Amino acid sequence: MVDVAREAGVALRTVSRVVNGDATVGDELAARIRTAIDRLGYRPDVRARQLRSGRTGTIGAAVRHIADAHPVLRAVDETAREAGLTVVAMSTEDDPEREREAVMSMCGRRMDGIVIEPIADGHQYLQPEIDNGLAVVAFDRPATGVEVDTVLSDNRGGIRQAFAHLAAQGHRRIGYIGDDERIYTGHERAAAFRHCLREAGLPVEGRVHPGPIDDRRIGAALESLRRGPEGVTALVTGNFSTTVAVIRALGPDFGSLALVGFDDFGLADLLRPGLTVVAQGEREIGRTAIELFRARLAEPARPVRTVIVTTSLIVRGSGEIAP
Amino acid sequence: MVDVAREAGVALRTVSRVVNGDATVGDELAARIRTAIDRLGYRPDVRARQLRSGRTGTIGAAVRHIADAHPVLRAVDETAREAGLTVVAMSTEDDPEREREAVMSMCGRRMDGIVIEPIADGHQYLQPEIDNGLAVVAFDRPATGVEVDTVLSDNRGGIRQAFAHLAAQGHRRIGYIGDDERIYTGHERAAAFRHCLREAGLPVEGRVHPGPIDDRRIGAALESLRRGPEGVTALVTGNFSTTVAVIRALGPDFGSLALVGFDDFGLADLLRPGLTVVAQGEREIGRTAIELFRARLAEPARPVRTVIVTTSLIVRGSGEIAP
DNA sequence: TTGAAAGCGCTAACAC
DNA sequence: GTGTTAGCGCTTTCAA
Repeated sequence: MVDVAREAGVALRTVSRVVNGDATVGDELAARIRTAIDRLGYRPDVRARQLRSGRTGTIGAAVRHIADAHPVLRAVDETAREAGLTVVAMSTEDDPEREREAVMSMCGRRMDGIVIEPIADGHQYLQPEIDNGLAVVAFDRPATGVEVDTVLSDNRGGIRQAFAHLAAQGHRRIGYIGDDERIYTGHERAAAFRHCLREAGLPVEGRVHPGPIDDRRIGAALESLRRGPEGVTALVTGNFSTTVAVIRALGPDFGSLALVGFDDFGLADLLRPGLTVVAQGEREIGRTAIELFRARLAEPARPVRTVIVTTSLIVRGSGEIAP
Repeated sequence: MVDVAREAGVALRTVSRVVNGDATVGDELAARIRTAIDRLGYRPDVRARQLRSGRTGTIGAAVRHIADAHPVLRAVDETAREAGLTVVAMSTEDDPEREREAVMSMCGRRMDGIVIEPIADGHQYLQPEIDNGLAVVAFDRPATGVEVDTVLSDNRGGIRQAFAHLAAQGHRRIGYIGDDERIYTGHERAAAFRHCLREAGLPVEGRVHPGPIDDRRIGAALESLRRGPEGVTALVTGNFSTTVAVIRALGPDFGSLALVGFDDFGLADLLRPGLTVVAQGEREIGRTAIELFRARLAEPARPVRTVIVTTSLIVRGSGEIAP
């Protein structure tokens, strides 16, 4: 920048004005400065600018995998962009330590705030940063140990939709396989399913199989659900990975029992039969996250809010197989 | 940092030493400083540090969509991480303007370099940055108008594999539907397919359908390929999106002609029949990109290299249907 | 082993 | 309209 100023024969501040589009610079000077900028290949240093001016206009997104399909992240990115914010994403790989690293790295870059898909069990470490003015929005799962704005899916409602859909077709022996109950969504969904069974006056025993996402574990759960004369005629799977593992385990039997999966995905309609799913409102979740974020930035002291986004049932065939 | 120094009753430089793990600080002082850091919730400002010290240890990745599944990005992230580099990803949305914005933003952050999946037609704008010491590695498609290290798939070899596989089973009427030829990979693959036809002494006319990824366009191409007594018995699709569009257009006819798709994907084995594909070596591409990157950083003047990564055929059923 | 001063590239605040 | 000065938070250089 000094070089540009010298080249154009003006003061530093004037170059700064031109770079920032300040109108109060004479046309002739401005042109001369722009020429100098081009000739020298000058590029303003964002870091120095931020250092001096305070705000960064940047929001960090700490998500499971930046390299996986992530509709919420997509909506976050788009919405933030429309609001003139830059989104920088980092992976947590579902590892509490990496989550912390990512968040700390974002704090070190003095981002205006972060949007986080929490993993770790205690997020107390966020408290000092929040006190320091960091805006934090959690989505998909709540953060623990701190109070932050949160966007969640209606997990219980979604399970209810799936169950009611199958029950309405006359299924009475319905099973559930899903994620580990130590994970928030895994717990919510398994608990909601148990609740549905009880409410319908059906036995719970042996019908609900939460646990780690592992082909062997899921194969065994499926086996146990289908075995014997009381074997299930319908199945609800608790998330995308479980759904895929179950379809794989079913092999040619896919289509012989009714199946509704939690989470929609791009190729669900190409399966035979097409997969009936409970879809989360991912775009809405992302949009809401950015809304809460901006509201917090505008008014740091406002009370913390939690928004629940509804799910919807998408009928494609696999859930409409008779008992 | 000033506050920490005051709190601990030492000079600024001493705090800096502790923060950076410099051993030349007395144990007692170091402990006192660490206490002060914790009490004040002090977090070093990465930007200020970089501003003063030069190197950033950060690499920018400009890819199509950060929110889509992207195996190359995943490999880039992992490999860079192992090398102690931080990866920050931004979306280009396949839009030349956004590509430029992303790259400029990365330059403004003074990243050590960028890994880019080029879209724009002219990348001349990168030249001044490269002259300035920016390390650039292109992957998937070559950059135009500048000489940079590049990692590409063996597009022609991949098409050859698909064609040979189908021909070996006795198919003689084989068609191709793929991406627009204005896109590098679209051109390479369509050209390679034409070459295969000619080499086998088969007619080219009407058998090769490159064009935009659009359900109507692809449906029409498929229709025209299958029509009449000379309708094709086998098909090669030029990339993931085309493959999906073709399977959708085929509907219940999927499985009635042989199909080999370019690009593997997670659920290819769940289709009926399973989808036979030409898989790109995406992990290898990502790893190689970071290798080239580090080599360039270490020796800025080294000659530019282009690495071609081979593809492999994965047999799952759809490509093994008799003529 | 520790400290003081200078300065990375930029903008805010105030002169002129 | 334009220039001057100070300082963002840190590390580097050099002196003690």
